[in-house]
Formats: sequence, structure tokens, C-alpha cells
Amino acid sequence: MGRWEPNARHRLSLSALELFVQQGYESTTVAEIAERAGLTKSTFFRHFTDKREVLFGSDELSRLLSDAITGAPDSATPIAAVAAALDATAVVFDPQRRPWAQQRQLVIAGNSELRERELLKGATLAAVMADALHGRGVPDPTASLAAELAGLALRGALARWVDPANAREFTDLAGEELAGLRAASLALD
Amino acid sequence: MGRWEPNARHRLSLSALELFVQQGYESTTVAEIAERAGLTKSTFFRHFTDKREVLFGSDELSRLLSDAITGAPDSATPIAAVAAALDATAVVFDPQRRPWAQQRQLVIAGNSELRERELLKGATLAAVMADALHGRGVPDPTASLAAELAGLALRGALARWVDPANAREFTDLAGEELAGLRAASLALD
DNA sequence: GTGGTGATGGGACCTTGTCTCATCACTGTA
DNA sequence: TACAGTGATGAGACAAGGTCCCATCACCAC
Repeated sequence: MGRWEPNARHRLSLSALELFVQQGYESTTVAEIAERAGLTKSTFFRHFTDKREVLFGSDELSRLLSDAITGAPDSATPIAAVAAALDATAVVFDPQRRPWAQQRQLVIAGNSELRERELLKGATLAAVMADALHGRGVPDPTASLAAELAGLALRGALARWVDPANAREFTDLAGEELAGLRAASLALD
Repeated sequence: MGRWEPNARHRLSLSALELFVQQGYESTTVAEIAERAGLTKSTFFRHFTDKREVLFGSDELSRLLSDAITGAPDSATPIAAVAAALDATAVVFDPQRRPWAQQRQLVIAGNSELRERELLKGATLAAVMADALHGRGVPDPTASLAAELAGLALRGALARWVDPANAREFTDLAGEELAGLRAASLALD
């Protein structure tokens, strides 16, 4: 791979995940990742603000969730709106990406810096959803709560989706998780 | 302050917050913090694993929450148990600590590394509460949901408690937040 | 006063992340 | 074909975070 090959960013992501899986996140240096992608440390930091960010580079999810909530019918309740948002994530959780997502989740689970970053991304998604709900006229704390529940459902569905003993559609899992949380909220006392 | 003064850890925390307030988190080096406390960089990292950790050094909250849930009467519902846990945090949120907490929250709000760490601590608290609920025989997702709601209430109450235009007791605020979330969960659809 | 113990100081070292400047490939234009 | 402009990359210096090892110091027990 020469200096001017295309998709530098994508090559860096792939190289990073491969190395993290092989030798662990902490024992992999940015220079190594860049070298494997045929690039240098300088270029790595031009594409990613951080070493952690190479595993979290897309905000596609954010846009999908926000657009789905904004575009839901006026008659949709807050829960129905976030349920529609979860359905809209199907393109991201394409079955073809499952092996990649599995490895990625394993790496993240093994390092607390990465778990921190994952929490930050999750909090950002919840904030985006809450904002979109505000745009529909849903007041707080209802909007925040609905967004938070959707975030929990998404997290839970992701955990089940990457489980090798599982071959379900992501949106089905997310729907189940959300329904389970709704039911549980009636059993709190 | 000489080399063998006591309370090195506490001195480091105070020096750190003072410097962060004066000149910002990022423009403060660990060496500066240590010097102000009459110590060196080596000693700083013996007391704190991280630069960030100097603002999050205690897990008192974790123990209080866990013990309160475990010690709640058998008849207590999950919500009642976490409400008792929030009440048990009164000692941490002593009015005397409010000025300190205000400065601390401002510093954290101004830096995304610190917000990340705060999210990690919050997630840890929620996990601890969920575990304590499991110990009472509360199954998932009820336990996780109750823990998550308590976490949201705690975060909301903290935001209001440090607001200068506010002089309420922390536990009152936390109770209100939790009640508000309970009510909101009935308005989701 | 002698030796043990635990906290501290000092400094070498590696990595992350920033910055600046040179270099290269590709483009359009004459 | 020549040439200038543009944008991505390379190279290397640099500051700071964080780890590690070893010397040093205060205190304590005997």
C-alpha cells in the first residue's frame, strides 16, 4: 500500500482493529497502526483526534436516530418515536458487520479507556435523541427519560447482537429490549 | 509544606482544583500540582492513577449506595430501595462541601476528558446499585432500570445542588428528581 | 544506635498528541 | 509539454502524561 492509496482512514481503522485483537489495545502503538496501513503517525492524527477514536469514528448512528425521531408522525408518542429511531439503525447493524462488531466489542470490553469513550458516545446519542424529542415538543424529564431508555435498549441489543450464540436481527433485539424496559418500569414498585 | 507533612493525597486534590480553576485543566501540569502541594510528579502518580482521577478520588458514594440498598427492609420495593440509597448520600453532599463541589463541576463541565471520567464513575455507581438489587433478588431488567433511574436522579440532583441560585438539601433534590422520573415514565405513551 | 519499613525524590524512558515545514501526487491551464 | 496551485502526506522537534527503578529520608521498634 503506497503513499497515495485511497481510503487512508478506513485502512487505519482496519489495521488498528487487527492489531488490537492480536496484541491488545495498550501494547499497540499509533506508529504501528500507521505503519501497517502504509502511513505515518502524523497522518493517523490527521484522521483521528485520538488513539481511542479509531474505534468510534462514525456519527452515522447519531444522524439516523435524530432524523427518525424528527420524522416520526405527529401522532407518535415519545416511546413510539424512539422505537422508530431504533428501527432506523438497521443499516448500521448489517449482519455483514457482525464479525467486525464482535471483535470491536471484545477490544472495548478489555480496556477502561475505551469503555470510557463508549460511554461518552452513548451519552452523546442519548443527548441527540432527547434534543430531537424536544423538537417534537416533548418536555423534560419525559424526553430525557425516553432517550435514556432507548440508549439502554440499544446497548443491551448490541450486547446480544454480537453474542456468537445469536443470529437475530438487530432491530428485533432492540425492540425486545425496549419492550422489556417498558414492562420493567411498571414493576419498579 | 515539607516533604513529610501528612495528608499528601488531600493536599494534592486541593492544589489540583485550585490550579484547574485558576488556569484551566489542560494548561495545568501534574508537575505544577505536585509542586504546589510540596511534592513531586512521582508522588502524585503514587496517589492517583491518572491526572483526571485527582478529581474523582473517592468511592465513598459507591459504598454508601450499596450498603443502603442491601440494608433496606425486605418489604422495600426496588424504587424504595434506591430512594433509600439516595437518602444515604447526605453525608457526602454536606452543605459545607458545596463550594468545593461547585468549582469541581465547573472544571469537569469544561473538559471532555473529565466528562468521560465522570460518565465512567456514574456507570460504576449504577452497576453497583444494580448488583445490590440483584442481591435482594430483584431480577433484570428491573434492577438495571431502577439503578439507572437512581443514577439519573443523582446526576440531576447534583446539577441542581451546585447551582448557586439554590440552597436546598441534596437529598430533597434527589427525591424530587426520582419522583419526577417515576411520573415521567407513566407519560411515555 | 541500629536495622527495618514505608513514603518520597530523582531521573531515565516510552508513548500520546501538537505543531511546523518540506515533499509529493494530482489537477487545470496555457 | 510546462507550470503553478492544491491537498494529503512525511519528517522531526517538542511538551506532557505515565511507568519504572533506585536512592534517600523520616520514623519506629528493639
